[in-house]
Amino acid sequence: MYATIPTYDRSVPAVQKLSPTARRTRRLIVDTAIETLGEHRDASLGEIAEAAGVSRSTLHRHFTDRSALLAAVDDEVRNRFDQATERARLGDGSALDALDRLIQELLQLGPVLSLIFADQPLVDPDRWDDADDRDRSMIGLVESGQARATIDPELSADWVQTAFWGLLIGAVVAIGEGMDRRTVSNQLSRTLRNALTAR
Amino acid sequence: MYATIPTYDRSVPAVQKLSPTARRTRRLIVDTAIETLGEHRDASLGEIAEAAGVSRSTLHRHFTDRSALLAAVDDEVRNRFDQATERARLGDGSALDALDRLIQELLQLGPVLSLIFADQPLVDPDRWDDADDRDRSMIGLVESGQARATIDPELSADWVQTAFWGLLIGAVVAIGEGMDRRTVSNQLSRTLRNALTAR
DNA sequence: CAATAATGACACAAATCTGTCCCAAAATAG
DNA sequence: CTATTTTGGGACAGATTTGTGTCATTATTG
Repeated sequence: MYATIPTYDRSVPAVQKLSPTARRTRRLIVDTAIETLGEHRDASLGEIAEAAGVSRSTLHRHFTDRSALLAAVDDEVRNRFDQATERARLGDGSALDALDRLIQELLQLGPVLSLIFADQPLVDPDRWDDADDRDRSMIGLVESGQARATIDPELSADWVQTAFWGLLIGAVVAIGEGMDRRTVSNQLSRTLRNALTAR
Repeated sequence: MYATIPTYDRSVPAVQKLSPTARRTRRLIVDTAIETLGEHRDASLGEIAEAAGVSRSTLHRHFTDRSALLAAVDDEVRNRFDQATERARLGDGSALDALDRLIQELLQLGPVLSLIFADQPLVDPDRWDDADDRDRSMIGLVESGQARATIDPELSADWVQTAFWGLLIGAVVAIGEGMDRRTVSNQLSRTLRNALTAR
């Protein structure tokens, strides 16, 4: 006996208790929302539903509110982002290599990036509850690189983060505009290394 | 005898024929629109009018359409952008120095930048009629730098443009978030030079 | 197959944003 | 000061989006 979705009900049950079908639909909607909102962040719920090949009723059944959908999107983005970060194993090897791996992993996140790495992000890692930890670990990474004289000591850790993120957003847009992903990835890698290397 | 604004009239007269008062108001609205839209691009006309300290009626009198306002914004942005580019004297000295000067000039454009250098720009230089010239001259600049071995020849001219623009957007956001403009300017300068220098 | 769950197709009201219009008050210019 | 120009404050209709609800149809599953 699953928790039932179809009746109109303001209290949506926890994902774990949903039937496989319901979970599948839910997932479909969130994924589509990520794509659609990535293209233009003011997409209406109708557009998202249509893009997902689902009626607006169904969308509203799974997400009572626009904000509920956005929260789910935030969650999903956060998961993917965290997994990518983990795969990059920031603790291994030199700081530059670590940053390089991080870029590679992030670049593969596709539409998710447009939501995070935008000038006015729809999903802002800075507002996640562990934002401070995240910041600190990034800054620590940069500082350790500087201590070992692999990263230019003239650059502030804050700025390195900014530059990292700026180059990434550029890369994302370039790919979105049709540049070859592999090429972009290589050039980005090289540019980042050039930009940050101490000499 | 000036061309009169107040009566509702779909054909707005040329700016040159407006009374000083009308011209002043018009300018105020456009400037405020640039600021407001820079903060969030989906600001309503009501918000813009309010931010300008002007009634919505007045705004509509000067700009029949939202699109008319946007067109005026586009125009103004383009002017400021072109003037900044001109001040940078891209023809003088080494390509790297030229790019550096360009960055300095652009950084001073403030809110205008948020409109141009966004992931989904409200005002897109690529859609201006001389976009091709602009592109070519930028690419030419980079290529000449590469020919003289001051710019890393491994980087494609397209990518250099992307990186330039990515770093700039990062800098703009950083400033918007409260980082000191001068500091950002310096770090950006250094980063760009590091990123592009041939070695 | 039969029961339960999920969806699609509509309908509806509330909210917001736009564009249009009018008129009285305020500002400006001659 | 007087005539002209410009503005503010409404009112109004149309469009769009959103949240809510119902009901018949289709899927799923035991």
